[in-house]
Amino acid sequence: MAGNTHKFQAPKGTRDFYPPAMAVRRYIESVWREVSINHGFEEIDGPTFEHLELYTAKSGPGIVSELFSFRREGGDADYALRPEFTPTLARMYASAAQTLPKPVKWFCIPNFFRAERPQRGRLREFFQWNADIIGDDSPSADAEVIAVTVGVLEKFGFTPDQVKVKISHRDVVRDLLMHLGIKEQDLQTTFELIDRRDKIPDHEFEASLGQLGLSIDRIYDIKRLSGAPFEIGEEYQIAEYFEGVPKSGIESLERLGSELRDRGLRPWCHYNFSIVRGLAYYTGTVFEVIAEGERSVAGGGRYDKLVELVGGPLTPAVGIAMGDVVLRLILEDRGLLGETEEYLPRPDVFVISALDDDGGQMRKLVADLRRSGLHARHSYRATKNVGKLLGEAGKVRARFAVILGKELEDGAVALKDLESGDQREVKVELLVQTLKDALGK
RNA sequence: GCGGCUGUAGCUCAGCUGGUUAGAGCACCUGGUUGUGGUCCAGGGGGUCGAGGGUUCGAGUCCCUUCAGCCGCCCCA
Repeated sequence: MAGNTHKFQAPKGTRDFYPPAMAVRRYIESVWREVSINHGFEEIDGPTFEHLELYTAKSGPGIVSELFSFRREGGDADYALRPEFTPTLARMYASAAQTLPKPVKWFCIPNFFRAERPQRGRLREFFQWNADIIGDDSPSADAEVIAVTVGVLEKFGFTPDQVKVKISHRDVVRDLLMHLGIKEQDLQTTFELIDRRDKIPDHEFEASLGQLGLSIDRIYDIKRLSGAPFEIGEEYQIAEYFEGVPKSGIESLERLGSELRDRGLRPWCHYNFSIVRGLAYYTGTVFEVIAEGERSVAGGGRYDKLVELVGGPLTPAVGIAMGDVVLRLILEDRGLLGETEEYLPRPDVFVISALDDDGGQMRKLVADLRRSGLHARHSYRATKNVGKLLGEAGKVRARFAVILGKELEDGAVALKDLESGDQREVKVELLVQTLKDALGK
């Protein structure tokens, strides 16, 4: 055993999940799943790898260097481990579009792979919750996706002062920028500039805008636009501030704002036009979940062209994705994760034999308990020391202990409540029912 | 792809300017003998000091390479 321990290491950027870590992972997944289902989403999944072209079709050839791609020995098809779910989702929807109701609300919790250098909040394999509504182009669908996201955040125990949903809208930003004098061919550059606003010095930001031919006043307007957030429900302020801007974008924001207010989401949300994520394919509303000092926890938006891009009918869609890596960091930082052991399943009953030879009774009893649906364990240690065995029962956080001893001659066992310490004798044939009653099962 | 820091038992670390068979706490296992718990006592297993090479009489301790981790840059679907 010694010596070969270091022969193989887990690949860079991957994680091993030992029981406590796995229990935490299941907890996170259970929150995602439960809230998704409560909001009317149905769970799906797709293949772990797809044809490489599915990803290059959406993101361009540059994406390949970020993918784990491969070709079979002797084969001629290129594949890639999935780096995200949306292409698979679009493909799945496109190939079944005729038979699917509108809209469909789907969620999934797959693992993804990206060939990037690991750093804080980023690994090469991670888990990510996705929730999408396909076939509904109304602001209501956008709001519903934001609602399920906030539902997840609340379920994890976050409060609106800890995490925020930043909302933007491509059309609004485009209209505002063009209204402020940005030429259409400079839009992309300006988007990227706004996206990098926090990373570059103020004078550099201003200088770059100046190079696009903007006056000092207009540069100030754009700084205002990409700076402080706007409240939900105060869209008129935006319209007033940028007087003369086309109405259509603002109106769609107003409808979204109204939908968010109806759902009681206002404390969690605000407009922030510095969010410019996913320019490549987002078409309307875009949003990000942000916690102070961390990279974004979740992001999403409307992508009305994607299903068509993979060969389906023109179909509106909106979705969100939340990865587990940044989420864990924030949960830990906010003290919302307990000790990992607390997430391990607690045994209902721990069976102890104090007899030198119980004639197989302990094994039979454990088997009966398990057959009746209870989580039953016993020790693998040789000792008959009841104290030590009870210690083990306590360590695995069992709720009850059953002790086989001399009372077995009368067909009874000792049943001890490990939390209260109360103990009583119970006839063996009544044990299962007694335990079930006590456990409320 | 680029840069900085780090790498000693399962975990957290100690090991002074290179010098006898590499340590502690926690965890784990066994026992404290004939039935009551996370305490206590005693004992035990486990490390070729990330790996490879070099300098040296001698390296965990110095140098090079490599792998991995952390933190940034690029990128971020």
